[in-house]
Amino acid sequence: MEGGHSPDEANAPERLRALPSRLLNLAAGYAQRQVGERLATLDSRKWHYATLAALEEFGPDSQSGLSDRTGIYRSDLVATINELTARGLVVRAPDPADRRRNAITLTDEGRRHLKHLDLLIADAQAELLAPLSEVDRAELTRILKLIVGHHSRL
Amino acid sequence: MEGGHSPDEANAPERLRALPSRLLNLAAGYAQRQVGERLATLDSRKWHYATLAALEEFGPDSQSGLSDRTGIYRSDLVATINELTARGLVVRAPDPADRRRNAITLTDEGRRHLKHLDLLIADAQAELLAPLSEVDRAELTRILKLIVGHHSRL
DNA sequence: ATAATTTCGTTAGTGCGACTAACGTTAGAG
DNA sequence: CTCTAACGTTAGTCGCACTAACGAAATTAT
Repeated sequence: MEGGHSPDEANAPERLRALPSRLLNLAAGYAQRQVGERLATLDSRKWHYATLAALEEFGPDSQSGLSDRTGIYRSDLVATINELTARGLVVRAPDPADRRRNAITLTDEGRRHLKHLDLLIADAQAELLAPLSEVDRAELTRILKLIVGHHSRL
Repeated sequence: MEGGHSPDEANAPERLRALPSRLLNLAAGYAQRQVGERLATLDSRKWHYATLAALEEFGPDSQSGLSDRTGIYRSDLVATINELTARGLVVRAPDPADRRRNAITLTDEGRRHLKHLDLLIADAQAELLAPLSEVDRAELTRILKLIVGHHSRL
């Protein structure tokens, strides 16, 4: 599950070396690896984390609500919730107010698990950003937010 | 192939909103979309571009050499070269000096195609970075290079 | 009231990129 | 001459993004 076939940056073509889209993809890859590997130690994936985090912050929610907040597609959310319920981290129950909906609720066990995941995520960020100064970290976050903000609202 | 189920940043959980790994993944997603959509108009993908670019810059090369330079896995490179040869953009011939190797050579047609792709890639970068000032673009590139540099060696 | 439309959850499936395993062929080193 | 390593290839896994279609339930328009 490890390894890394990172391109030899020194020998990479000029045209590619400074290409923002490529740097972004590479950096995202490292980020995903850091996060993924750590979450895997607790048999979790980023969707689990996103879902649990959303539930703790906003309380019980429907699956479509969770989809909006987390960016997980409704169709993929099904499996995520299945996995979380199987482990007793959330409960899925039909919403009496609107019987089309499922009310997803965080359990105590889920809350506890989330705390563990928080630590792993923090570790991953630290490792990912290791070569950056505090200032650079803030700059990076600021600039990425500009990009994400621009492209997320249409 | 379009659409975008970008999470509603406003309603996203606190914990996720400023998470560098997540911002990186989102931004990389937008980048990939911009690049991918444009390349698709010429039935190309980023691997095609990377391969052609490497060949133009360094001249004929083996598949493993291309793998090193572009970051494409040897196993995936096979299909890429197949596609490029099918379109007459490169030629694959056994290397007489080392018969384990294939010498991949860029054709004139390939060189011409690469020029078109260059334009598309440039467009994609412009759109991706639209909300950023010149200074911010330079900052972003600089910081991403730090991250990539750090995680690619070792 | 009833018909038409919309929302929600679900199933199934596609496509792509990253990555591993295994294998035959060929080269190079001892 | 044998052992090992490199190359290209095939096949397959995994995670994530995304689409299509559908039944059940709710909302709306008539």
